[in-house]
Amino acid sequence: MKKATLKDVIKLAGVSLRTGSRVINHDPTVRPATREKVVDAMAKLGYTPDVTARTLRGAKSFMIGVTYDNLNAYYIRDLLTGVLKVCQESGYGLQIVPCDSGGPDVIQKLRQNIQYSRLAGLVMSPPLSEMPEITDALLSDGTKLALITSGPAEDRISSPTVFFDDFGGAHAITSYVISLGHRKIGFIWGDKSHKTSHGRYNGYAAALAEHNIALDASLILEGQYTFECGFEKTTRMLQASPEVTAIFASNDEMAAGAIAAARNLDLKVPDDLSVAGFEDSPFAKQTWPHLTTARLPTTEIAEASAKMLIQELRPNSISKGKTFKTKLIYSQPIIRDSTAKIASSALFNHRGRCFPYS
Amino acid sequence: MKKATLKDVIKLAGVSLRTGSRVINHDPTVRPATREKVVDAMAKLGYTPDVTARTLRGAKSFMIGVTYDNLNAYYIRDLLTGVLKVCQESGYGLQIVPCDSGGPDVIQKLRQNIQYSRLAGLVMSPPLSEMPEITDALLSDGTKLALITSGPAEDRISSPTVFFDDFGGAHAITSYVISLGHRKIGFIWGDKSHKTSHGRYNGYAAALAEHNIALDASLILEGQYTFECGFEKTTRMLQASPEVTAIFASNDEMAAGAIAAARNLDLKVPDDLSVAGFEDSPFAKQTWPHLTTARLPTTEIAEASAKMLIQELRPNSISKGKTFKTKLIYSQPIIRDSTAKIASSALFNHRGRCFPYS
DNA sequence: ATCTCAAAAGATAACGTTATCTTTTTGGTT
DNA sequence: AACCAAAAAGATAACGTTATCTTTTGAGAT
Repeated sequence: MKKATLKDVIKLAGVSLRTGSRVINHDPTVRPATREKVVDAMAKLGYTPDVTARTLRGAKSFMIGVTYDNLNAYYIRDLLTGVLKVCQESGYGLQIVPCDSGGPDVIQKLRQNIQYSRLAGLVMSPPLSEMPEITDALLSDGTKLALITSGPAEDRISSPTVFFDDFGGAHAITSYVISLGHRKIGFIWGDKSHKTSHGRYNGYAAALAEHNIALDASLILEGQYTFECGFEKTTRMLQASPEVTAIFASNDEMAAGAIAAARNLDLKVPDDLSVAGFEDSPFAKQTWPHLTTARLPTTEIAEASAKMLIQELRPNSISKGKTFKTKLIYSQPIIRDSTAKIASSALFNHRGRCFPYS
Repeated sequence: MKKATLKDVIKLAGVSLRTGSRVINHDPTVRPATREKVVDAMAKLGYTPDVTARTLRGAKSFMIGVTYDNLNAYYIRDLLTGVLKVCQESGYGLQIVPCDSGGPDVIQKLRQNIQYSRLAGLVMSPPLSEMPEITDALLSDGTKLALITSGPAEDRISSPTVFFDDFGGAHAITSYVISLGHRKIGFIWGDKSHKTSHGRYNGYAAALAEHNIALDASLILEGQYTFECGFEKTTRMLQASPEVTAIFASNDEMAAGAIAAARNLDLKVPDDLSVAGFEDSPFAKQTWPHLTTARLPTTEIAEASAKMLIQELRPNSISKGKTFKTKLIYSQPIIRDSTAKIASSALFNHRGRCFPYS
């Protein structure tokens, strides 16, 4: 059985091709009686409009893309889940646009992929969304973008954007750790090339400043968003600066590494060392004890972003005004068991490297 | 600047539309001199063929889909990475086809999505690839499939398939644990509705049988492929059957949970309890100690599968013979530090629940 | 030179929709 | 009943390719 086309439908319904098209596109100028005839015929024939033909002839396209260049598996999963959900609801297809943000010809390749598949728009997540040379190039081609990026909002908004609140989350978590009595709080940076990392660091630094705790360069280490890095940097910090009583790692995966490192040095979490992470990814519940962290609702962020993109694609969206929607998604602190009140002993004497054995 | 079309190219090159098309499609009947003229013109105009038009008119399509219905983030990431790589190499687009294998109208929804986007084919992973009612329905629509599924190969092969060797991997790991002197080896099932889980169980059971170790129902618990489940079932098993000296969990995530559970009961891994996982996912290196496991190269499997699919899509592929390619991907044991020789004490007296405190 | 036939290239319709423009219908006024 | 504007529906071309069929070209044989 060959696939039914609109021609088959209109023949059965006894209307013109144009009217059939109007029904597909929910044109309000079709009278209810006429619409019903067409809808019935469609149902009878099991008709599904052909997106290829619609795209070729029409000005619109029915497919959007997502790019990511991020190895965090949970992030990818949640990003896709959120975008996919919105796509399903609104009848768009979702294509994955491969991208290696560091590779040669990134822009050229992205362009080609978009043009080739006639993507209507693209949801871009960090770090791609934070590279103006890339976003500007795509925008100048007429590609609509929805960006996901670390806040706060900037002056120049080129596209609808979802900001997430690294600063606020890090500030809240750090403040909480301070409220537990900790003063020597280590910080492990994520990738410095990600904007995200700076927001988290700034939140940490701001909270310390508000409590008149001086920044201590020896308690601040650079790193990457990986378990191994969390493990390694924590080990180094505990050895070099045994006075630390708490560590704030830039994401949960690193925090999991930090817990493993502490245990490896026979320190108990949270009794001897409090550890906090960021993201509330599944990692947070796969450590023992579970992580105190700041929740970053990736799926929700992805959904909001995809919704904005599809909104922007509507022909009646007024993109003349050049003011784009933005949304700020807050990061909520989640208190679990990896943080605790500072041990009274730590208030008076510094724990030495061999403390647990003494 | 408007996008260049084939018409612009042929005007510049001074050839006919049809010849331009021949060049795009690598038709060998074009003379080198002619081809060069066209290729030059394409380069000069920055021409990219329009996949929408090619698909609409042509018999072929240039987009394939992947479905997954699996919450394992690492699996999704690696699956997409592998498929995407092959797509890039062969000029195909990759669309994500949402699917809820348990939901109502799965088949109907899949069909619609495929038809709507004119997907040339679909890479299906478990558990979808193991549901004949779904694969048969899609095949009967003429959709080409490439399946990824747990081996061994079955009699009825409906599509090109990549089998992965759950049985062999589980057998190898169990044999290794036995070789370390363990006899009381617990097994925690993954989702019984996944074929995968049965392969792993059978490998475990076969290895025990070969060494004349009787199956002990109290050491075999049903479960799910999650950290929480691994934690919970291990806790239960250690409490109910303190004589176990090793646990084989059906995947790494569960094994990570098992290690956490052991630690929670103050048992040392691997001294007091050996733990093995399956998959060699990043989890395996995020536990302390790192996991002994059986490697399942998901990216490689995905690549092989996507290659088969694209091969199958070639018009000259002889699908008349109805014999489809299959490939078996072996699972290699990876020995790390979560397993060790059985403690000599365990050989003579059973460890009691309170052993570590005694 | 001429012929022949395969190889190379061209002309044109078609894929299934939507955009543009035109015509018909509807229903409210005189 | 005639008129008119607005609403509804229709006719036809077009989107950018590939498929089918036809024509031209050219290399080797006569």
